[in-house]
Amino acid sequence: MRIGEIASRAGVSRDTVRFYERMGLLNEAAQPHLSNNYKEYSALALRRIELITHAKALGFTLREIADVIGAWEQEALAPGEKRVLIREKIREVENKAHSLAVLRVALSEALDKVESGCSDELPA
Amino acid sequence: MRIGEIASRAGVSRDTVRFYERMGLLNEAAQPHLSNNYKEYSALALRRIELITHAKALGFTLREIADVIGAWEQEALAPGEKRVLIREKIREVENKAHSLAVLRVALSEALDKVESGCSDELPA
DNA sequence: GTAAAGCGTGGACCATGGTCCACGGTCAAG
DNA sequence: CTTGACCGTGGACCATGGTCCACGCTTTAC
Repeated sequence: MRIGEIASRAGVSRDTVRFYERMGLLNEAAQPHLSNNYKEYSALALRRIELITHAKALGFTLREIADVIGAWEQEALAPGEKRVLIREKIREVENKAHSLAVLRVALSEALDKVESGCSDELPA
Repeated sequence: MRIGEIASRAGVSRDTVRFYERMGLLNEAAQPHLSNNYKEYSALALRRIELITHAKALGFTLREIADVIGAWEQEALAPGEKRVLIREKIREVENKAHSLAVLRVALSEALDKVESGCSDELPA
């Protein structure tokens, strides 16, 4: 799979793929194809980009994503440290779920107000 | 409540409060106190900033937040249009919930792998 | 074989979401 | 009545996450 294909499959631009690569988010998921110097992207790279897209949509920064992926690939971390790191990220995901719930309540309340004809104030 | 108090209560900087104000996110929630030209912030403004913080943490842009708030305050929108707008935002929140679920699964799988001793690949 | 489409590299540019700084006015303690 | 903490304004600056462009090479379609 070359850059054009992976980009359109992942729903991002070629430039974005190259940018993620420069940021170290794809690393060994994309190898240069020696004969013609076109890079070859694996299915892993595609899943990786989709993961990044999801994470980004939730307000995670590329730096945070890179930290998790980077820690993964370099064997510098003991399994115990990896467990700690993942659990930390899971906690963050749960915090986001909480924020999401707060927002949903605010929006639902706003909807109720509008439907009952009282449309003055946006609930917090 | 003046800017220093609202900023520290909301956990943001004074500059951030001023920035949000310039972006039209606080509008009539902060009035200039005429005597000394210090601005007076209401409890509504505080809740507003907290709402912005939550929304931002979930990847909503200030522009999106401003659109919802702005549509609210200007009485240009009929209740029907407001309903449409809110339901649209609720759909976005649900999409984010889906992304969150995807991420949670990826992280849980990663945790499983680490715990079973197979620590090579980050699942998508 | 020639043209169009695709690729890699490098660098300029851009929008978003702030942060920092300097200036001058204001308020509160001593 | 001065000193220090706070405020408003304006503008420069910054990091993040891209986007765009020009260049020259490759591959694919005709």
